Amino acid sequence: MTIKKIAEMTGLSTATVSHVLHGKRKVSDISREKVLLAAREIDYRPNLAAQMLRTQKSNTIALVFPTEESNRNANYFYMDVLLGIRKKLWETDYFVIVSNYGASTDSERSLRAVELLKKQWVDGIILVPSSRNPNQLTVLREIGVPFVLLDRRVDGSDFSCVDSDNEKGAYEAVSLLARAGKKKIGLIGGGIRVSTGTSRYNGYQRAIRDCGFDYEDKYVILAETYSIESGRINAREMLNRGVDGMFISDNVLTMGAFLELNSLGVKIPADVGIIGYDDFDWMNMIAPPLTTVKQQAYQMGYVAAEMMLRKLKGMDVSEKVMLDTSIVMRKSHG
Amino acid sequence: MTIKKIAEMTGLSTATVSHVLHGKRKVSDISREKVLLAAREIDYRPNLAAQMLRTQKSNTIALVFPTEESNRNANYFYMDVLLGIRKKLWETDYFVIVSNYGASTDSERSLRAVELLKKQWVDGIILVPSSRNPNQLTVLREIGVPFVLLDRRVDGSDFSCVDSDNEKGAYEAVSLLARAGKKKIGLIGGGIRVSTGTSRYNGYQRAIRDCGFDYEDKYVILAETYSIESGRINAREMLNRGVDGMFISDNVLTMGAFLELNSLGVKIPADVGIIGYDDFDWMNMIAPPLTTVKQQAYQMGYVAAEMMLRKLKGMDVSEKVMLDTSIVMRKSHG
DNA sequence: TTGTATGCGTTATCAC
DNA sequence: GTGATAACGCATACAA
Repeated sequence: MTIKKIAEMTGLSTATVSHVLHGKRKVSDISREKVLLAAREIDYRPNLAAQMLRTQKSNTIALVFPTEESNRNANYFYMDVLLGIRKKLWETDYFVIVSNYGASTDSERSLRAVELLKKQWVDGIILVPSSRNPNQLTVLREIGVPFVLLDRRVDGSDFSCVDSDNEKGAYEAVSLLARAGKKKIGLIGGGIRVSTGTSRYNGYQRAIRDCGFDYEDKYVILAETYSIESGRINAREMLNRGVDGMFISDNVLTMGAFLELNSLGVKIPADVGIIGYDDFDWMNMIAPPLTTVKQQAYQMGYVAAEMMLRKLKGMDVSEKVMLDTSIVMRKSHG
Repeated sequence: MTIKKIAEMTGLSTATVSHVLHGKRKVSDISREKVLLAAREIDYRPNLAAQMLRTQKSNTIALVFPTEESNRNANYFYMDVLLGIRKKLWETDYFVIVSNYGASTDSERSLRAVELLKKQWVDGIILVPSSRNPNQLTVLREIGVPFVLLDRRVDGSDFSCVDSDNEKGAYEAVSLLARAGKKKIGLIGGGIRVSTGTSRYNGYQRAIRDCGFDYEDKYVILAETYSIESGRINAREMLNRGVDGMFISDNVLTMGAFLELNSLGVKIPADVGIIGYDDFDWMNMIAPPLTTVKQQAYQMGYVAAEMMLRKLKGMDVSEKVMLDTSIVMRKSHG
């Protein structure tokens, strides 16, 4: 089972065997043959622990992301991300270990999750940070492994990062609502403690102005909690403030809003046009089918894995990749 | 950073230090104090690689599951499972690594995914097997690590296993359709190469008889592929065969069927009652809201992790746990 | 082109 | 109660 065993079988040294298997030095064809044969015969598999101990690499990267009890849908987003990572890693001999932390904006918990990985254990961490707050950076840097930030940016960070063009997504959503004839377009957004919230908010504002409207605070609600109930409450409030269009930049809030509008008898999109965020198959099935801003979750994972692999190869570059968003044109906007 | 360093600092031997940290032999209070203090001071973290090499355990378990391009929804199911596993593991110092394989019923791929884990690396594997075929068992047994089968059973297997009471789920769904007055209830089911397909099929048959109907082959379609398109085709066919109720035991097929029925102008549930499988929030939003059989995905992961941990503690028992299913009563059944 | 020998950080077996 | 020290399996610097 070990390299030593192969050395015995072939009469060669462990050094030669090792070099045939992974090393870089020249080995005669005859020796190589012998080693390979023996290896096959005993179904040799390198002992990862020994390799790790020797090389100080684990061939493992971690994905750390937030989860929220009240929002299963958000978790599903990360499944697409995870599969994108796996897709890329499939070409390599890297593994991915998964860790999650509670409440999506609780930085203490996110750091605790990362702490656990600190046992000089993973080679790199793909992290969905809990906030834009740059304080966490110093802690992360201390960990000593490469980081790639995913989905959310951190202010003034020089960490590599992949995210979506949320600003554009929001901009296009609002513009589309305007083009559909909506005049009073509200935003039900996520908290601005995370960059996605801020970007979408910015996109909203820019679009409002570019469409010739005046920006008004009263048409903006930035939600504290992400749940169906919160979506319902905010939608009702928004309605009271007189909107005829809503861009809801979070999919669980969208569900709540949709439910509320329906139970209030508000016609979508005739009375109020709505555009949500993220793309799920079920959105085709509701009446009316939901127009949304789509992010490339799978691709995001894939790219993050690529960046990480590059870092692990020793390229110490800080890359920022922003993936495109697009509108999935269905029927709810007008 | 190492135990040796602590030994130097305290003037004790590495043996004593090690025993303070993890061992079981008696150490004087004074020594213990010293070691603990020093450990804190240098922020000591055990080197997992070294521990692994020495103890032959990695403190890591793997989740291996199938993914299908055409069915993102099915993947989301495994996210719930994964979070259940994580929940349990959070109490321990185990990690979970994730691996997926293509086409859900391709056993060659599933074995290849497992192969990769074989590098005497993970302590245990939670596997969603690709089929009921017991042939794979011999291969799995050779791997030499504990297995827990999840969601799907393998014929004649003595591996531990957690799954859902699919038979009951199907039985109740069909019974509910009958109680709602449906007389010709069809089944659009998954392939019977996996145990879930078989169980749901069995539940369907039993319910049909118990409700006083004659079982007829023409009311049963067992799908080969899982996709929206396949769901559409099968629903249309089922309609041609004259059913007034459908139990569709897979959620992507349900989506297809729902879409098809809608575009054909068939009224749900008046013309045809339908009941689907699995529970997603979006099902509340469609018109009519979809009645389904709900599985406890999260719980399934949690229990699987518990069983695995028990095995890893040395309890060599084979457990079969079947989690309850329940009907989520909404509006589509009648 | 090949072999020898060392050490990665632990745990565990001795001996004291 | 405690301390040497030998593995665990591998990669590699140093010799030859």
